[in-house]
Amino acid sequence: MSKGVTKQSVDYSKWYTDVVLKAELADYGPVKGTMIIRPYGYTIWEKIKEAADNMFKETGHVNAYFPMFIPESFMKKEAEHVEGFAPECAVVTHGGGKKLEESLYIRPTSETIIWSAYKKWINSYRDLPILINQWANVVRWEMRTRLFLRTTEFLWQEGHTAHATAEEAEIETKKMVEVYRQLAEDYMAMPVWVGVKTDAEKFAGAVHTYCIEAMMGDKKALQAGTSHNLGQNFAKAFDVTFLSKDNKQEYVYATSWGVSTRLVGGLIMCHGDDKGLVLPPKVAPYHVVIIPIWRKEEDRVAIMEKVDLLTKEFKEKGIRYFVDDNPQQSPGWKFNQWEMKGVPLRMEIGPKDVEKGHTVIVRRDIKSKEFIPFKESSDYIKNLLPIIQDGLFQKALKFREENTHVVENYDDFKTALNKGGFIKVFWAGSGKDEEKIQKETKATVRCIPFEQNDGTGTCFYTGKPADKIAIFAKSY
RNA sequence: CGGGGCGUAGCGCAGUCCGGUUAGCGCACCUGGUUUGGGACCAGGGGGUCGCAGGUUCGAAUCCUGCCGCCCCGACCA
Repeated sequence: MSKGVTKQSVDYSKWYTDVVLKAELADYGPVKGTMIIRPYGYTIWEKIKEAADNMFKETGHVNAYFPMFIPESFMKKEAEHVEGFAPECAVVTHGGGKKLEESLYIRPTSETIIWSAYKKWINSYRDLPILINQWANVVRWEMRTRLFLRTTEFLWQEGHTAHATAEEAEIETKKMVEVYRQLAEDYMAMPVWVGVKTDAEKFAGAVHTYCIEAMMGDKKALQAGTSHNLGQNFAKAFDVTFLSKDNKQEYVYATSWGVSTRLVGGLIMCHGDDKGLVLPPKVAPYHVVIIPIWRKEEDRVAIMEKVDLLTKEFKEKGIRYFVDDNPQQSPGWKFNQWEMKGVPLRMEIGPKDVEKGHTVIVRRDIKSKEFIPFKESSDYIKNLLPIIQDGLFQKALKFREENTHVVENYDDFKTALNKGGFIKVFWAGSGKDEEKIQKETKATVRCIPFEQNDGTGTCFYTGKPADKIAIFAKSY
């Protein structure tokens, strides 16, 4: 097996796969398109999940769990829904050794089953709002899969809320896309554009789709999370009504929002480099890996004594650590291995360090090496983690800005697109214009950002007056 | 579903074009010893239905036919 990962510049896609496999984030499952999430990768997902879950709860949501089997009749109730999902569904036809009377769909998403429950639970405006989130696995028989980015089965959360008014649903939709922004930027150090999808790109059946869009290391865009204002469309489809204060039957207003294990893929491609993964401290399984180095047994004893003192402090200070004292591997091997796994900090302690009363602390992000007195080491690390976290965010932001091109006409647009990256333009085109642009250039409108500070101008494509800027890019 | 690539030890590969002793190599693994500050070394060792099925042949990893699987690139999607 080759030692490192393929260089990004040689083959970005190979680099990505190498990182996932060699950093032991995931492995291929036995069924095409499936993925085994290994402990190291799963821990990253758990960190992301934990942060998201806390924010959901802070914003008034509760978790619940709905079954993964959906009766075929449910799927057929809502024509548009079936059309969208039926072809990519896995269907269970047998159970207990017998053919089932009714086939069971494995959920590709849970709208049908959740809204069938909501129909039972909602009678009056007093039953609203319902603010439920579910952490679950879903299955979509995708044609083309990629580890974390698009797998046949994946883990996600899906929020499904029900409201009495359109205003309330809109507030909820915006609130949740803001939660996603925070998750991406504050925890994953991944800068995102927050905005609204064009009609061409929005979720089928949604009134609006809000999203967060991030730039990956190859300058392509990744849709990292979506929040849909479903208006009354879903309530009408599933016939969910409530009696309002003034005694009128009204359809419920709905929202749904989700992020998935795709975020782990985004994390890899946002920060990774030619040595492998680079993890922001907040989502890293370990903040620091301690590598003791010794020649003689007496050195080992003295070193491990120091290590024990340090790890005790780490525990008290909430620093996540791993002591790699495996005698089978050389320090050099471990250095490379942990760099590939993206641990933010490495601490070396050898005989020379014990003698001099310091530790060696090496940063993964900027490759700096510092000698820090023992007594200051844990505080030093504690203080350094937020600096690394912020540094990664700033670096990613700078990368995005450097690769965002502002253009005023279609020729410049095409030229800029060849360089890769995001393209910021005034936009007043139609869905058809968008389609034409996509056919010709493979670029799509990633979003119309909420943040609009550029006044008015002329649409780069149609030449019409425009009061909105849009972000175009090629995307995953 | 279209295009490309690949299936040989746990992993990565060579051998296949042009059939011929016992199917090799690197890493990993096991034993013993020396080692450990940027992917250690020496010695010994274990591990193979060559993707599956059929055919051609005295003889098939190698040639022929069929099938299966996986990866990558496109159209669809989180």
